[in-house]
Amino acid sequence: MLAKTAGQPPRTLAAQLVAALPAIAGIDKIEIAGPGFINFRLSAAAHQALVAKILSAGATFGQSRLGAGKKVQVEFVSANPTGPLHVGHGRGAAYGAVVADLLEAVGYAVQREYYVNDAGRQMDILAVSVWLRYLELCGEVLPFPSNGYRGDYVWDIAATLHREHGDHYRCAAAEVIADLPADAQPEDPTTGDKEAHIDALIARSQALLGEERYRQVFDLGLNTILDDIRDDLAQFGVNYHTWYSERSLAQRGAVTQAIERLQASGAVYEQQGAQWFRSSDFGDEKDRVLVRDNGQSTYFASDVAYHCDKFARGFDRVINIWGADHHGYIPRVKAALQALGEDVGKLDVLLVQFAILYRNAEKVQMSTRSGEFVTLRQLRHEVGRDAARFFYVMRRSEQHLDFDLDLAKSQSNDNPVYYVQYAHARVSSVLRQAAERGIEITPSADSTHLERLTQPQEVALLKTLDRYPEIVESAALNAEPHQLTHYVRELANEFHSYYNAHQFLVDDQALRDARIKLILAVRQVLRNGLALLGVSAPDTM
RNA sequence: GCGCUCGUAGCUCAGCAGGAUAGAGCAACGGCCUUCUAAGCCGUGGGUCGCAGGUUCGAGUCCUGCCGAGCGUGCCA
Repeated sequence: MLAKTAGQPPRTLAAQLVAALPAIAGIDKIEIAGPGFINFRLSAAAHQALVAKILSAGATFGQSRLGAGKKVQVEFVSANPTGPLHVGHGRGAAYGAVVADLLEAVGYAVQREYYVNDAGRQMDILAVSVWLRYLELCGEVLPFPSNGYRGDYVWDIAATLHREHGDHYRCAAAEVIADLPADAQPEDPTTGDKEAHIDALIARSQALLGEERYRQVFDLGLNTILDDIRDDLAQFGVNYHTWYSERSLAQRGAVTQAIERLQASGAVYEQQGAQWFRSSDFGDEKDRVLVRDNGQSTYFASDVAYHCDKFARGFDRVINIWGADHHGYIPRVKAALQALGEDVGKLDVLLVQFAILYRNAEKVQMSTRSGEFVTLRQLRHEVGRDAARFFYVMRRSEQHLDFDLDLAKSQSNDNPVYYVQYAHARVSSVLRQAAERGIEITPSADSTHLERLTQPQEVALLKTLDRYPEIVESAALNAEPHQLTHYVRELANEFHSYYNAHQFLVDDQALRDARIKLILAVRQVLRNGLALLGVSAPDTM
């Protein structure tokens, strides 16, 4: 690297550098290789001392203060509460959770947040869907809008409403459907306008039910689904500090305020009755609507308000984890923040590509509108939490993920989750075996006897263990959990090789102690790594 | 059309703030259980890093063009 500035061939330069270096403790020898690489060979003692360090650090080994306590917010999943989470959301959940945990491990003060889109048209459509199903349960006969939510969960919510409140929300079908613009028919979409139809249906529902009853139906749908999402994520090992309500934003005038701030900055103009934000002045492809001509503010307006609020809360960094299908949305959000004079550099939007499920080597077809999709809950029940968490973050997040259900379920060496967990369980098994044989184990966290670790497998393990903290650091800073999954697999692999090559419970007590300490260190690092990944580390399998 | 992402072994993927003979798992083939769980290990074969240029002492990694795949491109969220 220096060769250019020094104006000398790399090898010559390397030789000069090496000659100028003083002796360093812990370094055995320094040699020049290839086109000018300087290799520092660590002394065996330096590696061996690591085992003692890992054992005394325990669960904290691998952590650092790199983040210096800076406040970081990680917002992830944030799926609309219009239905249960599906497998696509699952990847964002697993990815976000690990990124947050990694950042925490390297010393950031992390705040995990779920943005709840509890306002807006999609939620109204849900409310209407619930109400229509309820009316059907009441015995009314009426068509279901092509744009409505058709999942079974809608029936469930409607059933609750019917069970607990009887006919309290009932209206005659004729009143509901009178004079509505035609819905689009599935066979021929040109027969009507499904958007106009559903909008009219929403307005009709609100008119017939009145504000209070409409709100009750709406909230029942919202809360039922939100509870389900909360419960689902908790069981997936994904927990939040804050569930941030979009509705609360509007209620306290934050949306209006954000629009006013943009107006004050001169980046807003009116055209055909709508308020437009001049985002193209800030690198976006085109300008965006903040307030529609019907007076309703857009989702984008809420999002500007939400991001203003994030910045006002004083985070040093704000991380959004979005589905890759939203990537076109990034420029306009950044544009708004820029127009408002915020430091856009604080915001990172990380994208997660969809996961494609495979069963029997065939793609599992999914379609949201028909309500036919595999839910996260179904996936968890099918393959288990550990496999789901591990598989989701096994690949780079911006890479499409082929999720092989059969592999995730298989209890074989093909399955990387079991492979790593098995290594952990094997260490525990050795300890149990020792206890059975009456071998006393003194897991002192010092370096006694560690000089006996000289086998190739032992040296390899020591080197790999040594890399753990930098892997955690790199995975955290680059938001790349897959680095960790690769690492734990490699560590497990080296342990299995060691296991097959050498006995640990040997008669030579000093050697035995040294080996036990080493495998205890391996177990500790596996445990720490798996913990960061949200995967359990079982003692038996 | 434009924008973003991606193209590495038969398959799934690492490697990408440029650096040593390009790695892993699966699949294929051949071995290893009287010994701490064989959910394991050891070995063999397998690659013009999409194509073409460029920058550089050096390119899978950076730049440009092309080809191919996905996504986005609403007064939807």
